[in-house]
Amino acid sequence: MSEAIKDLLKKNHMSVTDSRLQILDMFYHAPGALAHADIEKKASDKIDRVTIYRTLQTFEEKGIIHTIPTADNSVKYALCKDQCAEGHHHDNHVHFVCDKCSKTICLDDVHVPEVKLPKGFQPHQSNMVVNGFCSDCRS
Amino acid sequence: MSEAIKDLLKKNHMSVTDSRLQILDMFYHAPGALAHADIEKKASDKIDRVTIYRTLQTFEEKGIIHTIPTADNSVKYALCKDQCAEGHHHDNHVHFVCDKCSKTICLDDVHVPEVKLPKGFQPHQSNMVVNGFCSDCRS
DNA sequence: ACATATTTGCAATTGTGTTGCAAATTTTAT
DNA sequence: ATAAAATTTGCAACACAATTGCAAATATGT
Ligand SMILES: [Mn+2]
Ligand SMILES: [Mn+2]
Ligand SMILES: [Zn+2]
Ligand SMILES: [Zn+2]
Repeated sequence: MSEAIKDLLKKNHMSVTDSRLQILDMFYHAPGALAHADIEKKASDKIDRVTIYRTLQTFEEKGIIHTIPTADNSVKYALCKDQCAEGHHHDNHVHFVCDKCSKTICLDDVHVPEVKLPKGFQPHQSNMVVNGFCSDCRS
Repeated sequence: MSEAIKDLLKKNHMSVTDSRLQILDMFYHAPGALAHADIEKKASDKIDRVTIYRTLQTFEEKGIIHTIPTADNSVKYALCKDQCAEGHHHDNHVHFVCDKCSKTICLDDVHVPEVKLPKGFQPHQSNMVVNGFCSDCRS
């Protein structure tokens, strides 16, 4: 359990607990985004479902992880790479969901393009999700 | 209860029932997308929860309505304007969600832009949702 | 090491969506 | 118009996800 993870918690003024270390560690080693269920399964020493919910919520508020709005309305979470801060996310990248392996990936380098909206609409934030086959799954 | 609505059901080889007429009528007169709960509330003669679920599912399969993937992972539905057919949707437009009144609107004329994906990713479908203030709500 | 603050786990509760089945309604055939 | 067949509806039961209150456990600051 890396020291860097512990520091990240401290930097964000959070108590350092086993659950938080374990969950944060999962995110750092996961190949893609994680759902609540993924975390529940992977946890070695069992973490209570409720604790997982609360931990994810806290991480999200602190700007450590962000939610990914998938087309099938399942909730997934991934690490924020950018300068997200408490209460202010800046994850303006495209997300990719594989239709075969259903891995969900942050395309950190692909920015969500601007679109010209009809008169009167005032945009604040844009989300874009692309479905298809990931590099592992395309035939 | 318009005759046109009745015809739409017939054209899609569906039995004409009160629930379906009523729900379809709601969509035609709604200012934006509807959630399951909206329909349940608005229904004058009460329609059973289950019937609403099943009706929405059928309409979606028939290509009459499409789901909208919002950032808060709630499910909303709106009429398909284009040539959507049974099992094949072609709603490639941007959706707008107002952060103030939370009205959800199909921007039928705003196409989802293409993005260049990293090597190996094979896109099938893209979704884009823009949050902000709608024309009624911006100050 | 102790007092204080925070987090955790459990039980209970709420919310959302699904399924099986009998009754009601709609469609089709007579 | 009537009757038979096909479809849809409503209810009850269920499954699963998520939230809340609260006491016990753990972490933090001195
Ligand atoms: Mn992301
Ligand atoms: Mn739409
Ligand atoms: Zn894949
Ligand atoms: Zn608005």
